[in-house]
Amino acid sequence: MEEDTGAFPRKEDFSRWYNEILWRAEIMDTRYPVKGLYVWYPHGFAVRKRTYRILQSLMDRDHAETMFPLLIPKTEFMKEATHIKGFEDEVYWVTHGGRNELDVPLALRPTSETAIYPMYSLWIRSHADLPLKLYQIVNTFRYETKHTRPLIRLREITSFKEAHTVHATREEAEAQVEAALALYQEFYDNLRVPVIASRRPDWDKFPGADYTIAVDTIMPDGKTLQIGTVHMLGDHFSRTYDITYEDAVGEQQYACQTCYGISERSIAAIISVHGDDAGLVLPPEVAPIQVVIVPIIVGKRRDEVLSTATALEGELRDAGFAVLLDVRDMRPGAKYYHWEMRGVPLRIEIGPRDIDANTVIAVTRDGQKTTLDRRGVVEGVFSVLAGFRTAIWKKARQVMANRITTAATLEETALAVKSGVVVIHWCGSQECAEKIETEVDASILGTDIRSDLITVSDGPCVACGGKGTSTLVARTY
RNA sequence: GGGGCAGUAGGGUAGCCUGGUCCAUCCUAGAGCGUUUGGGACGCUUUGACGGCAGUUCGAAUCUGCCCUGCCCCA
Repeated sequence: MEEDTGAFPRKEDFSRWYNEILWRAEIMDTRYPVKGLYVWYPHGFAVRKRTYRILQSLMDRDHAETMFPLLIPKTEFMKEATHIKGFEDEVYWVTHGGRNELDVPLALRPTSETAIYPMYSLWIRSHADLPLKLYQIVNTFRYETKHTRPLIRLREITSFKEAHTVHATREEAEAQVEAALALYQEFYDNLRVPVIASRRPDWDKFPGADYTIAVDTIMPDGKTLQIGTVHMLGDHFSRTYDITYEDAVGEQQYACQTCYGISERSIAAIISVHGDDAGLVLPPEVAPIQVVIVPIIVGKRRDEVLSTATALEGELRDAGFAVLLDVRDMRPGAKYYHWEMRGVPLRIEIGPRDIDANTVIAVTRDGQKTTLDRRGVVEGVFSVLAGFRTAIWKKARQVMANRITTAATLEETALAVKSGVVVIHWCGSQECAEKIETEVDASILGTDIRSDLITVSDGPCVACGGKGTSTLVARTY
């Protein structure tokens, strides 16, 4: 399980770096013998746990958590025509119970609309039942035929947080879409992962939605990763699944719905955005170990160093930090490399020289070295970690800003899209979109861009010269 | 969707073309003992693999077929 030495690919070689870091930093084991399914190592799962705890605490403000079944009867699944079209090629079917063929095949949920909405139909009777805002964190299954990738393109999504809301009016549902976007923005702010939100073009929206707004981040190879989606469902599903309520004057009305989701791609984003040539870099909020103490044991002062280090460990633990005292019989340098690979935000070194001076050495994962006074060590650690949070946030935003460019012609776009996201003007027609996508070898991400790194404007469409508006173009995962 | 390449101890490789000389070898890792410890320590002992199934053959890591898994290129 440990493979610390030997050549570690540079982050510029992103594909190899990504695969290697999952293994070396003990995030996921990709050797499970089924394509597209992977195993969380305990360390990776601990990162997931902390990340999702943040997500849950945001959701819990005004959503209730719930849990629906994994299996969906074919009869329910097939009700909404557009929705089925979007998913029919990637659904796993359970067709047998033991040796008997089932009368009604059961779908492994690719997403849960068709599991949840028949129940919503039973639950919602009156306007007093609305709004209804539920979410669940579950695994979902998609029979992916394209190249699968751990955390990014999976056949089993292990950590799908999906929210499903029901409202009396369209205005309320639209407000919920905005609230969901704000929630996702806050979530990624917490993870220090910069994102750009945009409205997906019609052909790329969620099957069965009126419109989809997605948040993307930019990966180290310049491709974008969609790490959150918010869908306005209108009344498509409420008409199909008969989700109606009695309004204030006694009339039956179809409800208006939204749904929105985040998956373990959020973990892929943390890893990819912050990681470096030495391995993982974790924001303190999600780091399973926030502080590692490495005792510098020198011959005859061994016991003295260990007892001081143990006292320090207790002090920091009492202050609420996730601390580990590394007493393994290894050279200190080997321990540094070990914990750097695993992304521990802060390392504290303590040896005879520090004991004599009544100090400790604190080194953040980005290499900032500070000498802390032994007596004020808790305050010192708080302050150093706060500085580290700010530093990785600034760095991540700078990296993203450097990968966003604007272009006025197809030629410029084709060139710029190789290194990141390009902001162009597009008239909105599908014909021009196809021309753009073919000629620049990238996809239209969306319009109605929301990002403090991008200024939107109107201008001539890069394809036809007609009236256009700011649009994102990028190579995507 | 189409095409190509690959799979050898926990990880990385050689061997394959030309079947036997290979209980394979090296780096790394795991276990044990001892000496060490301010940026990847050293010595000794030891553990451990030819992706799966079928076939060809006296004999298969090596040849053939299918399957599984991974990687790359094209649409």
